[in-house]
Amino acid sequence: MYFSRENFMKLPKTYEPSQYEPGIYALWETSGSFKPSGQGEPYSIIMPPPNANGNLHVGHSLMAVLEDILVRFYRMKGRDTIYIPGADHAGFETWVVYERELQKQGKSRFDFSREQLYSQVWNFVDEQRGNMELQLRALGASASWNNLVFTLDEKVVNTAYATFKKLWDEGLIYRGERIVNYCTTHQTSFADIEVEHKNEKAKLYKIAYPTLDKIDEIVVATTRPETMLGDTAVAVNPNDERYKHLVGTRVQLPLVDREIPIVADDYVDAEYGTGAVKITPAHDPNDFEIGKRHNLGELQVIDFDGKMINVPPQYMGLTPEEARKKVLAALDAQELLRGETDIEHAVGHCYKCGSVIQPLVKDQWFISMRPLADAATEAIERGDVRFVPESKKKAVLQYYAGIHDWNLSRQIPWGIPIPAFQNTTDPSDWIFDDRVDQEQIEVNGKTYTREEDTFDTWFSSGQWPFITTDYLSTGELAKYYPINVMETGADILYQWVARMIMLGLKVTGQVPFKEVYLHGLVLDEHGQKMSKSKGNVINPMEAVSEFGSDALRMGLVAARSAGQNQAFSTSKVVAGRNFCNKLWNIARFVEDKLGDSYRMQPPMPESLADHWIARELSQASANIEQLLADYRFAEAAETVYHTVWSSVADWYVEASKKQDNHDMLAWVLDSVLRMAHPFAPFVTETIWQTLPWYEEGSLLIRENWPQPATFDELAAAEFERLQLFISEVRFVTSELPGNHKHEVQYHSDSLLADNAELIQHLARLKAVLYTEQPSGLRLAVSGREAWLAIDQKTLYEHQTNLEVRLSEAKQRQRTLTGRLDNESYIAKAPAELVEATKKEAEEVQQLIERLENELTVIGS
RNA sequence: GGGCGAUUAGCUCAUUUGGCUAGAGCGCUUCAUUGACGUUGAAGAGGUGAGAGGUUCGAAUCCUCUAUUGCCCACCA
Repeated sequence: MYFSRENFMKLPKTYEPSQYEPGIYALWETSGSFKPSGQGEPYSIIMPPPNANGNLHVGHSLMAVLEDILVRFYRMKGRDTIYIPGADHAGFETWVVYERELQKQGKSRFDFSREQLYSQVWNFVDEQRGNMELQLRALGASASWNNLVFTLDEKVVNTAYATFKKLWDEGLIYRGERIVNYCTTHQTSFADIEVEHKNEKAKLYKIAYPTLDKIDEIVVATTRPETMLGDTAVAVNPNDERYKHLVGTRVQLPLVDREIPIVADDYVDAEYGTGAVKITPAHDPNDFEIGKRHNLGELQVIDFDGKMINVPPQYMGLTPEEARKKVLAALDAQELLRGETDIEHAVGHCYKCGSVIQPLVKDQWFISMRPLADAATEAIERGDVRFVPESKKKAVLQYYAGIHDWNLSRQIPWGIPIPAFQNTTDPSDWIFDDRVDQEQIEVNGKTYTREEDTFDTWFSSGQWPFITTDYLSTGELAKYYPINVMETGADILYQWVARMIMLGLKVTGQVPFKEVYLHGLVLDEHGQKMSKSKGNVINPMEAVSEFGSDALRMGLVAARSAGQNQAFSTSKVVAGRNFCNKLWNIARFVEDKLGDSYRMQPPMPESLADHWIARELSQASANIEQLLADYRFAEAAETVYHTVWSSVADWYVEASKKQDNHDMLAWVLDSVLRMAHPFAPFVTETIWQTLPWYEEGSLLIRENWPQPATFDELAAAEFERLQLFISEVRFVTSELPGNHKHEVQYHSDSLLADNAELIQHLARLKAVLYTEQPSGLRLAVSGREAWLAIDQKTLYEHQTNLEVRLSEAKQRQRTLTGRLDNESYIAKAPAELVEATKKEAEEVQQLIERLENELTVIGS
């Protein structure tokens, strides 16, 4: 039996996580402990859905751990808590993987219908589904699995349709021919924020376009000479004196037999390049706009597969790169090149394959973002959403300020179909209809053909908070909307968080969450970004099996602050493992001491240590609560760590070996397990199962956060004085020559008299004795009536140590006196600070006197 | 081109309205040693807080500049 209540001491000295974790998780899950209690104020967190067919990476672990800490804590605080898990169909990501599979089979997407592809990918994902859910369980995520939502679940699809229709009806959806970001490798378009811009070196070529009479020429500058084949004009600034006479005339487009006009447009910067710009409306967003303004028409010369089309035969079917070389060579041959300049400019790349993004003209569905962004801006400025870290608030507002319309269309079968149909006889007539499984429908006697594109996955993900809580259908979980805190990665602030706020406001009239906590990336041990190609990826499941789930949790949370990319640290995971072992052994000690038949009684503090530990634990639990409210996870975990290790193990447990109080000991263990549970759920629950004072079936996960105990403040402070004294003895004896144990003699000191045995134990002394006339070294720092019994010779050898201490004290005294002599300080600093300085100055003065006195004794 | 962040102990990082002698984990030094724990205990060393200037009684913290570094945004051909 794992959870034997027989003598704990028979269990291994070392906590072995792998032996208990799966059983403990099963205990939680089968007991229904992850379900909301239905009582108390609702508290909800939604898990950002990990890829359904992938494995968890260490970033996911951080996410799950932070969320689970909050969920477990608020559950213990008595809130009606739910942690809703999710799984992502990961439209584009999964599609890329699947298309690779297809390629291996020598097939392509064009061999199948949308339905066929969809069901193939479904099966492909289904085979590998569940892995990540098991991994989340291994991390201890206390998620309500019954409420898991897959991003292609019916309710997600239906809500996406409904929202689309709502936006359509409000005139916020439009279909338009626009320049879109198109990856010719993946054959789909992207939203602006999905494009990765990289600064690249390039050449700016100057090309002469001759006037029709061949007498004059106009020189344009371009980085993409191949697109000249699709030029429909040359533009100049209307105020540019150099070209004024040419505006309205036509020039001969070299290489192709075509005349194009010279137009004037304010967009053109006369200072840049030659002041004349070739206009290719089909392949450049600015040119597209200029083309619209001047009715220039569009000539597409790069096809959606990335090959040249509509060009002279020698260029047909070439890639743009190949075409560029040929075009340049041809221009050179015709002596039309007028030089080249090295420049650096930003080039858009596909974030997945790195191909250069081609701006191409395509009919796509867009959302007008301005009204949505403005409403979101207003809500945020009103303070409806709190950002942690706060700097991200500014980032989101800036994003809203410069937002572009959102291209919703993706040419990927693995996604939610866009529910729109086009009149077969009137291409401008589009209607909304969700019968997307039919290629054609009849409405009012007219025939409509369906849109083949699917939604950008972020369109449905952006509605996640109200979908998962069934808010629109006022389901059972509707009370959990808005979500209390949206915890996610800072890297998807714009893609996800910003859009959830906009869509949440639009559809539900309120912000989808009250607080946002953003975590940074987990970098490798040396602060480098993890990537498969670098081979520096840390597998969280390996860490779990090597160190235990709790250890990974503690290690990930330590030394990490909101929004910062921070390195993974194995040494911190090791520290976490050691912490679990510490808890384990505290439990072994306490349970051994109390025996199997112990039944818990209300704790009554008796000794000074009892009062002190009661105060320590009360403070710690209050501190942790506040730190978690501020999302200061690392500090909260650190508080738990030090409370357990230092206060409980090093001081209280040690003290209890001489002054024991069974009820207090039981209460201390009990409290500390509760306190540590959100951070290290497995080991604390494992120990909980061995506690003899709870009935079989009691689960820590469902217990309350520890209540403060009553204690006497004066007694607690007395214990601190004792600690001070013990520390001094330890310090002084460590400086003395030889390794033998020493004896302390005290004179009139009731604190020492009452705790002699305890002091002897904690300071590793031979004896602590009352003496009429003590001799040896006065223990000057703690200022007690106590002496370390050492002979004259040892005392003499110790003299230099005392001198060092004296000089340190004098140094400190100078600092304090300097401060007090400063009139401005006295006048302007807060009174209590001045008071504290005075008090310390007095204490230092007394210490100096005692030390000087000691030195005089040695000298005599 | 614009914006944001980082720079603190050998390493990885904390330090929230400016105020105790700037902390933690790991590492390092010395010592201890067998019944809670060596995944241990005790003691200790180690920081001119990137650099310069300023504001202030007081600055790691606020301001200015510089350097190094990371990230995000960006349709000037």
